[in-house]
Amino acid sequence: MKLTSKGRYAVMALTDLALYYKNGPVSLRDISLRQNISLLYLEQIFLKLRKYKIVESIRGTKGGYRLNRKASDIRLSEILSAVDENVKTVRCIKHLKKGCNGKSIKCNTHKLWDELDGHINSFFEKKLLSDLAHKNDLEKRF
Amino acid sequence: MKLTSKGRYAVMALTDLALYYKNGPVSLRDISLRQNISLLYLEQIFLKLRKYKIVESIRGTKGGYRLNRKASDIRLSEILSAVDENVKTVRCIKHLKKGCNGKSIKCNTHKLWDELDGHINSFFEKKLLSDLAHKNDLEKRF
DNA sequence: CTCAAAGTTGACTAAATCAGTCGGGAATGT
DNA sequence: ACATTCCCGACTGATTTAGTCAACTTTGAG
Repeated sequence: MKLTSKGRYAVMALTDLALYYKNGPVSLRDISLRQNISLLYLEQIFLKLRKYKIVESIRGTKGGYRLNRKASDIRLSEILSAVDENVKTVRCIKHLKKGCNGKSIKCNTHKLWDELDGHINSFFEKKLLSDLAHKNDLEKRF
Repeated sequence: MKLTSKGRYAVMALTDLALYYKNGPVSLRDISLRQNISLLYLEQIFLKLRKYKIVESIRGTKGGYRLNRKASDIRLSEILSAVDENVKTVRCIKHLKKGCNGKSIKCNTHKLWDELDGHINSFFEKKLLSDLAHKNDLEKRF
C-alpha cells in the first residue's frame, strides 16, 4: 500500500484548514507554521488538492485556500487518492499477464490483496474530514 | 504502511508449502519454479520465517522446509510481521516528541493512523494460511 | 567417503521512490 | 509599486526495495 507522508500531511493540513477557513482563506504559510510542515512541500500537496476540487485557491495578498465543500462532504479516501494517487496495495498486473487464470495459488493471494484494498478503502471512505476537525480542539490549544 | 513484495512472496510461498509439504519437505528450488520467485530472494525470506518459527528446515539432499504448525494455526499477520517487520502505517514518534499532547490536530490524525493500523492488523489476524491453501487448487492446475 | 543438493549467512548493488528544495513565474489586495 | 500569495516544473539527497553474490555448513545417496 501507498500511504506516505504526503497523504498524512494532506490530512493534517486539511484538518487545519477546516478549522480556520471560516475567517477567510488560510495561507499555506499559516498551515506550515501551525502544523510544522515545509511550506514548499505543502505547495506541492495543495496543487493536487486543488486539481481534485477539494480546495479552491485565492491568489494575491490575503489569499490562501479554502475548502471547496463542507468538511462533512469530504471523504478521506478522496484526499488520499488526490495526493498519493491510488490506494492499491499491490499491482498484480505482472502476475495476471503470466496467466493468472483464477485457479492458481497466485490468484488465491491476488484475491487476498484485493480484499485488503477493499478493506482499507472502506475505512477511508467512511471517514470524513469533519470527523477529525472539531472546534474544541482549537480552544484547548490556545 | 509497509507491505512489500517480500510480504507478498512470503504468503505465496507459504501457501505453496502448505499444499505440498505433506509428501516431505519442499525445497526452495521447487517453490521458486512453481511460484516464479527468485531462489536467492526466497532464501532471504525463509530465513526470517524460520527465525519466527513459522517453518522448520531440513538440510541436506532431499531437504527443504515444512510448516512448523498446521496451516490453520498460522495467521497472515505473523507471516507479514516476520518478513516485513511491523505493519505500521506511520511512525508518529517524531510528532510525539514535538509535544503531541493529546489535544492538537496532530493527535487527531495520529489517532486516525492508529485506528487504521488496528483495522489492517485485524484483517490479517483473521486470515489464516489455511484460508488460502485449498487442495482443489492443486488438482485444477494439473 | 565423496559428491551433489540443500539450507545459512552477511555483504553488496542497481533501481526506484520519497521527502523535500529551488527558481522563477503570475495574480492581486493595499 | 510591491509584498504576499499561489503556481509549476525541474531537481536532488537519502532511503528503501528487490534482488544478487560468494562462501559456507549439513546431510542423504551411491
